[in-house]
Formats: sequence, C-alpha cells, structure tokens
Amino acid sequence: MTQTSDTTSYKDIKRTVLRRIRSGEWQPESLLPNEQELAVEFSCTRTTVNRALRELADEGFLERRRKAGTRVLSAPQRQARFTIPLVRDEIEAMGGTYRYALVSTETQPAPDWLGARLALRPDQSVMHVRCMHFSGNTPFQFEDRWIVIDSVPQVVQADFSGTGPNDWLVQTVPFTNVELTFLASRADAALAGFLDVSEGEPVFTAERITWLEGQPVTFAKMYFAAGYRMTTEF
Amino acid sequence: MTQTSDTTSYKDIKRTVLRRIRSGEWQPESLLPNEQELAVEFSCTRTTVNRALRELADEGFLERRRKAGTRVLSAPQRQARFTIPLVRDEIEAMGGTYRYALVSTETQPAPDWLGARLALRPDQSVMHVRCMHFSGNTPFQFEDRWIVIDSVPQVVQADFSGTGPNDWLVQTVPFTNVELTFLASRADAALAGFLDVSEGEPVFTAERITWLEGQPVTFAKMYFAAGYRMTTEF
DNA sequence: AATTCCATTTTGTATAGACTTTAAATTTTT
DNA sequence: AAAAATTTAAAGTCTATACAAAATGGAATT
Repeated sequence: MTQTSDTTSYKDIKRTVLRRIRSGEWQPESLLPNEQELAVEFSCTRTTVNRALRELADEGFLERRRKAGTRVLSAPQRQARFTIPLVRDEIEAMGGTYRYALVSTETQPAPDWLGARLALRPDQSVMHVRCMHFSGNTPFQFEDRWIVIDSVPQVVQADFSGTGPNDWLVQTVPFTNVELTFLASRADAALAGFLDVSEGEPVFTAERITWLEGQPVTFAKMYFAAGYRMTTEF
Repeated sequence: MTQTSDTTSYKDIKRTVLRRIRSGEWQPESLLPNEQELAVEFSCTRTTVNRALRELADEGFLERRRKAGTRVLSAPQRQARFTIPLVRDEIEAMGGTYRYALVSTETQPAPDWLGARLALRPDQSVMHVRCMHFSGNTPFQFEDRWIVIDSVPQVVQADFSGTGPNDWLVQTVPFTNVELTFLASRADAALAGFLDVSEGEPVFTAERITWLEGQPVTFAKMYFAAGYRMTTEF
C-alpha cells in the first residue's frame, strides 16, 4: 500500500487524539486503546500510530509505559520551550544595533560561593569577565561571567575587548549540559549605573551554568535592562 | 534484517553526529551527507538515519530542508524546556503544605488594557479573581487573574473560596495556545502586603495568557515570593 | 505471607521498499 | 535579462513486518 491523499497521517491521528482528550471522551488517567487497536481504527499501520502517540507523549499530553499502555495525563504537562538567543541576535531581531563593551577581566582563585556552585576544587582559578551589551546607545544587558580556566585553558589568551565572552565560548567550547535559572534581583549601585536605572529597581536576571561532560565550564549572570520580558508561546 | 545487539540504533547515530559536531569535524553551516549516504556509512536504513537527524533538528542542533539537505546550525538553538507545574504540586514537591486563600472576586467589564491584550470586544466582561497560595504559613504566590466570561460561561457559578481558579480552569476548560512571559516587577504596597516583603522589592512575575482555538480564555499574573527561582536543566 | 520466577502484553525500534512534497537548480520562454 | 515552467535531489511519510525490551500480573517457590 502507498501514501495517497486519503491516507491517515500521523498528524491526523495526533489531532484526533487531542480532540478526544479535550472533549473529555478520553478522561484524564484513562487508558487509551493500544497501538494495534488504534491502527485498526485509523486504518493505518501501528508504526504510524506509534509516531503520533510518541510525539504526543513527548509534548506532555500522554504517558506511555511498556505493557502498561498509554494513558492521558491528568494535568497536561505542557512544556514552555524557550530558545535563548544570543544577545546580538536578540537585539538585531528587534531592529537595534548591537554594541558591546568590556568592563573588566581578571584572573583569580574561584570565590567560595562559585566553587560551591560549580563543585570546583579549592585551588582552581577562574577568569572573571564583566561586560555590557547595548542596543544602540541604550544599555540592554550587563553580563557577569566566570570561566573555569582548567576547563578552557585557551581562555587566558582570549581577547574580550571586541567580542563578548559568550560569543567566544560558543565558538570555542562545546557544552553538553546547561542549568538555566530566571529570577528577579535588586539593582545595587554598580548595576544601577550599568543599566541606567535607579538603585533598588527590580532587574530581570538569568543565571546560566554550562558543563562539558560533567566538567563545569562557565557561570554567567545576565542582568537585563528595565522592562525586559522573556516571552514564549506554545 | 532484524534488530540484533550489533544493530546501529538511531541513538547511536545521534551520539555520533553530535560528537562530530562538537569535535569540529562537521563545522557550523556545513552540509551533512544526505540520509542515504549516512545510511550506508552506518549500515542501516534511511528510516533510522531519518529519525536520528529529525530528532537532532527538533532539539535545535541541525536545520533540515528538503532538497537543500541537512546543515549544522552555527549557534545551536538549544531550547530550555520549562514544565510549569501547578502551584500546589510545586509546593508539595518542596515538602510544604499547600494552603489557598481567596482574596476577592468581582465581575466587571474588561478594563481597556486587558481588552487590548486579549483582543476583546468593548462589551465583553470578565471575572477578576485575586488569591493567595501559601506554603505552610509562608506566602508563596499572589495570583491576579481575569477570566473571559463569554469563553467560560460556567465561571459565574464557580466557587473559588476553596479551590483556586487555576485548578478549576484546568479541570473545566481545555486550551490550545498559551503565551507565557517572565519578568521582574516591583512590589507596590498591596502586593508587598500579600507577599510579606517591603514595598519596592523586586518580585519575580509570570504572566500567562490562555486561548482555546483563538478565543481568549484567561489572563493571569502570578507574583512569586522573595527568593523565587525558576530553574531548568537541559 | 512474602519472594522469586516466568509468561504475556504493550510499547520500542529496526528493516526494506515505495510514494509524496518541497524547494533548489536548470531550462525554456517571454 | 527577467520570468515562468520543468527537472531533480533531498527530506518527509507511509506500509508491512519482525524482533527487542520493559513491566505487569500471576504462578511457583520459599
């Protein structure tokens, strides 16, 4: 048999299954018919049903277990997917002109809090880089970053006067794991100066820790200018 | 042929491809061999290669276009996936005891800013619900929510004195689209009182707009207590 | 009554092959 | 030279089938 216009596609099945869940025909926690039965219902192969259900499970609507079958999740665990763009791309996408400025670089032993956060040995040292990202002449983001020298030895020769450490790292070091945190922090005097806001103002902040195969590579705090909103649709 | 222990699995292919990208063997922007060629290399069918590459594209490492082929993305668009839990689950997962308190409910014409945000007609009215979520006796989240009555007529008979509007909505109305925004806001006097912080303190805030097939259902602002961190790993 | 073992069910993944759709590249026409 | 039509290469999807792996539930054993 072949794929003609009247063939049931895995997308049709996804749609139908979603509709049945939404309409209440398939209640939360209830078990779906198995793949073979659905294949008969939709007149297609089990392969096609499998793909549809697999994707719906991946999207957080269903839970699947071998032998136990497929069931509807009671609270659909829908996941918001944030694509974190490079600052430059983000600014240019808004029609701004990206401008970068290095504030300071310093090589030093890792401070205690950082050592604890990244599970560093007491003797490991880090490069501390602070820099600003502007949209035109408006401050957009202040970046406070630490790079683990043992994990990225080349960093000692890197020149961050013209390129941001993030751009450099993305080009230079691959990573395997990331921890990303969003929080609201309070602008201290220094930060207020950088971002051109009053001291004490709320600042949307992202923290990012990056590892390569278990090795900590870098820790970054990114402070966004007033009014920043991190948005996604799903 | 059949799936024996020496069979190449799509997971092996994913690993190998990722390794080649990380090692620089396959440079950013460069074109991968086509599926047929890779199938020969890995001694498997094109189907298997297809699944591996499809998933890697979905995860943001590759870009695929028919006829044009598959290429390595220069800045891997890795996506952070946040699963937004129900407040109750979040509190209980931390070992706290969930407690809920209704602050106010009111039915009113939609304020202008809300009408604009949700594309409401001028005559549409909304139910405004304000409530608190506690972990034990500690304030955890203040929720400020508007529900579009035309989209959820049953809401006028709902009783939010014991159950939060979010729990009720999740049980009652399906949704198809969500816009989620994170930002940092400043505690005004009222909010400071609810969350037990000083006026002016930064407050991590999430805004969520929910639609059902294009119809706006609800707009919610969720203000989190001091120190809240929204974290994910990927 | 508890534990271990085993059969069975259901999803997971692979093969081989074919047709479909998209869009880049080429050729033809204007 | 530009625009339109055609070719074609690559990914996209489906069928049909087979074996694999996990986990459940019951049977056998302790």
